[in-house]
Amino acid sequence: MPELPEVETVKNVLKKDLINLKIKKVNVYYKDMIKTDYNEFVNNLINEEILDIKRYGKWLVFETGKYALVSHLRMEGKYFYTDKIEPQKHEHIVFEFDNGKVLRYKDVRKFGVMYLVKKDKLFTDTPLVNLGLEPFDKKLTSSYLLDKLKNKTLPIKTVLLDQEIITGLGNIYDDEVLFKSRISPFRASCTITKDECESIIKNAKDILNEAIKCGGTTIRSYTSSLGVSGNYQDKLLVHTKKECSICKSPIKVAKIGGRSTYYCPHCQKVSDE
DNA sequence: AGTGCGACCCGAACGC
DNA sequence: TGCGTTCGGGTCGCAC
Repeated sequence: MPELPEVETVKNVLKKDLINLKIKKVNVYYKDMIKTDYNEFVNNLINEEILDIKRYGKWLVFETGKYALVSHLRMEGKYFYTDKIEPQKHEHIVFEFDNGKVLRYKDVRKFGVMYLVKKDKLFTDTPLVNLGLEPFDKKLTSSYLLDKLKNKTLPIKTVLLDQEIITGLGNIYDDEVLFKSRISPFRASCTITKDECESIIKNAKDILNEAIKCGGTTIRSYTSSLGVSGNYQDKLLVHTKKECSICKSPIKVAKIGGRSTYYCPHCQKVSDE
């Protein structure tokens, strides 16, 4: 499943291949994936050149002269840049270029979405409108985070998943960040202290940096699947684990906000004792 | 405004 | 063994 570090990697790899390519045809095999006007999506990109590719949170944005193509891979979305071939199973969108090659979007669960908007509408007419701060943004300070948390009764686990506050943390990294910060995922957000905000931010950066390193090692060549999982699974300390690596207590699993949440009840107490 | 939750998907994992 | 059920993952949109 592509997390922020993998989306970053996918973006960098796609940039090497796609910049300055002109789109000649857009084939859509699963219409519901397109969240803006379908006919515009299929027609407006023809003869547009890809000028840049950017990442905002977990979103990919392909910029052409006039348009911004916004793509979210959700859990299983992958891009393949290859010679033109028949679309394979689970491939829902294929972009054909003037060099005879194609960009194929594959998504087994059909959870991914795409939007096509005029470039100046990117931050007004797409889900990017309310995106919060990047984890590495200098503006992400303990004061900023504390201010966002102070009026919320939702569990800290849930609020860290809210992309309008920090963009890029998913369910897995959320658990890891709280474990390293020794904060219970059940804690009401308004009880989190400024020092704990500091800890959350530091650990989020550390964990994402490490994951970017791991994600970077998995890309073998541009012909292979882009966005394959890195080897960050090997580095997980709490998510999917059975035993706490620090105190050896059994790791517990709970549903918080509908999400599977792994935590150590000993290292991540709800309150001091 | 903040909160809660179903909808969107389907292969894998699970239960019987 | 085979069949039916549950689960998960991120985000949106709607109801309260």
